[in-house]
Amino acid sequence: MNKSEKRLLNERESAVLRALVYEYISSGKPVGSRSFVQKYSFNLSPATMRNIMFDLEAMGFLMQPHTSAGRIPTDIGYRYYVDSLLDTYELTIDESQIIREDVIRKEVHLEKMFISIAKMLSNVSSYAGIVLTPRADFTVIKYIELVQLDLYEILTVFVSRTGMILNKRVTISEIVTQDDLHRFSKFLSSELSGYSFQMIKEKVLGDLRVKLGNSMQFQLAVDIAELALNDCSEQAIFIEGIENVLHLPEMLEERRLKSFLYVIENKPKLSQIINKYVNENHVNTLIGVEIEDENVYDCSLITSNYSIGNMNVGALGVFGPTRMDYEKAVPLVDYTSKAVSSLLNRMSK
Amino acid sequence: MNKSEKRLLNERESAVLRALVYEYISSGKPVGSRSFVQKYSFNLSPATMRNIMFDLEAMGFLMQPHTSAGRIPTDIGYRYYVDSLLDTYELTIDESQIIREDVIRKEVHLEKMFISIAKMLSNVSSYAGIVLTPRADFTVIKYIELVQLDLYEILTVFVSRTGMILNKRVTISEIVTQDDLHRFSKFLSSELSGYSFQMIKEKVLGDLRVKLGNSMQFQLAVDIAELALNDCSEQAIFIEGIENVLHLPEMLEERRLKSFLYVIENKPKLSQIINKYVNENHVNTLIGVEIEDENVYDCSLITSNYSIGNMNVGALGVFGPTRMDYEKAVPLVDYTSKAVSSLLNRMSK
DNA sequence: TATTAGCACTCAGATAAAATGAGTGCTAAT
DNA sequence: ATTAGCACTCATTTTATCTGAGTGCTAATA
Repeated sequence: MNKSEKRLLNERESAVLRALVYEYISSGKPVGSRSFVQKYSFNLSPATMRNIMFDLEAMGFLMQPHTSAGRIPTDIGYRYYVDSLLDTYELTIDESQIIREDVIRKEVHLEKMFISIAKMLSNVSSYAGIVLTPRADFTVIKYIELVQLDLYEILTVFVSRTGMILNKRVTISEIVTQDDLHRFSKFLSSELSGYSFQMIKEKVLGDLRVKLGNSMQFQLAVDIAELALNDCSEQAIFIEGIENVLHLPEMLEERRLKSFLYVIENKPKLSQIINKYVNENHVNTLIGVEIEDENVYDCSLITSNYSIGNMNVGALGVFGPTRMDYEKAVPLVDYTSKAVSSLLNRMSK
Repeated sequence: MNKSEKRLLNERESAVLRALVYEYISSGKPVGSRSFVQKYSFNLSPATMRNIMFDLEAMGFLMQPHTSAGRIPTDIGYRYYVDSLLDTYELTIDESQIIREDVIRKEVHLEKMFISIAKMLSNVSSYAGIVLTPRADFTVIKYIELVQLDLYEILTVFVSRTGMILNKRVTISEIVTQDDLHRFSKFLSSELSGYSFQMIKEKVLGDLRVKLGNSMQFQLAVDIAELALNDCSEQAIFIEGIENVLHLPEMLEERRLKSFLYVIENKPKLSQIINKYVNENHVNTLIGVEIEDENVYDCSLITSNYSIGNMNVGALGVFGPTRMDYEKAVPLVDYTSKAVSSLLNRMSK
């Protein structure tokens, strides 16, 4: 048989790959044949294990840092592990307890809740925790209020069904009084409430203009709403617990540290990467090169979208080295995103 | 003469200390006598230099990492350097240009401005940049608006003279309509505008209650204002550019890294440290042990308050290792805080 | 045919010894 | 007061050696 040809692994090879990834994740050191067969009670001689490892290496799942070193998983190896070999890890009672409490306790103030969820993700996983707040586009408006800041400056306050508050300043060219603004607020609230930002931008405002015809009274109100909505899709990103990753021994390597900091410093880039997968409805793992950025080296990103209704509005996850405890991180991210979804849905009823 | 007695340094000793601190700041390596006398053209033999260094060490300004190593400044040495020996460094045209542009350009949105100032401080100094936003206590209110979030939940929006916006949620026990809230907003705005949070808390609200007597109409409005003002002194802190410090060679030392991250992770603690010096009207340098936290090791913090009127309302600065370019960092922080003060004063006219 | 024992070989990492060099303090002469 | 000279110190660098866990390959075995 041509060993370098990619094929599904047989049972024994699978078992070896699984155990090897597991061992490497916990020890961080290349895995050699002798100690490995012992520790994991394979009923095999080291020699046979070497043969198996050789095959796995030929197929691209393993590599050696140097000749005469043990093997470590390649990105492809991790990928296969995550896709095909991952045991379903049950979060411990404590862990799911922590998650639930963390999500529920901070319900009062959504922004703080997101930060604390990022912290929780980091604490439980011991990697960096990431939360992307809901994109405004799919946020459903409950209430709008306009506040005068200055002669030509107005603050628009959007209150979403979920209780998020979004401030946006707009500059207009006419002078209005706060009384006008109060009337506008009432008008806009009654007309726009129940619609998402996106729907309003795409349709509702247009309809409204038609309906108003050439009655001038509320034209300015519509203008203001339009201005405010224009660039309102900004999504905040919270990253917490980077110190967890900085303390890892592999971070002593210049290259890895650089790579990690590069991602952490480039928040917009990171949002962008995460948002590529906005339509996925399950946990998304990006392993090493799959992050598709030449500056990123040896990092993995695990994310999952959370949703309101059947709309994915935001995402959360963890970020760390490729040598990551996927077995734990994946269900953590999964569970958390579901908890957040369910909370948001309850709130937006 | 008793060498270990502290006394003012003579001219030559001063020159040596100044040059030595300067040399150590740039090289990061203990400074020895031979190369030092050459490089800085002291007309002295290395032996004499050693004598001088010995004296400076006896007086506590220098220390040796180990016998037979060169000298490095102690915290006390840095302190003396900063207090007495610092040349007035003129920011370059470019640098002050950057500062001014950075402060002015973002004027539109104060929160973003503060973040970008923190970034700028970091870029120019190459340490971490810190900004503490204005304390609400001394912020003068221009306008108040109340928005209904839920049956018993109200969002209060304070607009300050400087254009800062402060959101605060309060929970009340009576049901009110948005129309009520509009009337309340008008009432509160006219009664409270022009006063600072502190004045309102301490006096204005009380006076107002007296004035209202047992007219019930606006009692609830006053209640809401009181609730909102209650815990409204929170001051946001922005830290940017920590990667600049993480990349420094000394951060390879576990202990220093830990210490640095400890401060960065403890934002409330950091605010607290900075706020200890809220009454200072000049640049404040905290060197090493002066930070007075057992967990902080080998770090320096340079801050300066910025003010509105003659009230210090917030602070900004840089944070890095004790081996810091004080000569540049001090005027940078100074200049920036003045620029921010002047901007805020212009805005609050 | 799959497994294993045996063996020669590799190589990172640890340990030890030696050489280097930039530094010191001290003393005596200037 | 300054300096030359000298013996001494010690982190760092260099070099050599050793060790141990690893490998691949081959031939014997089940």
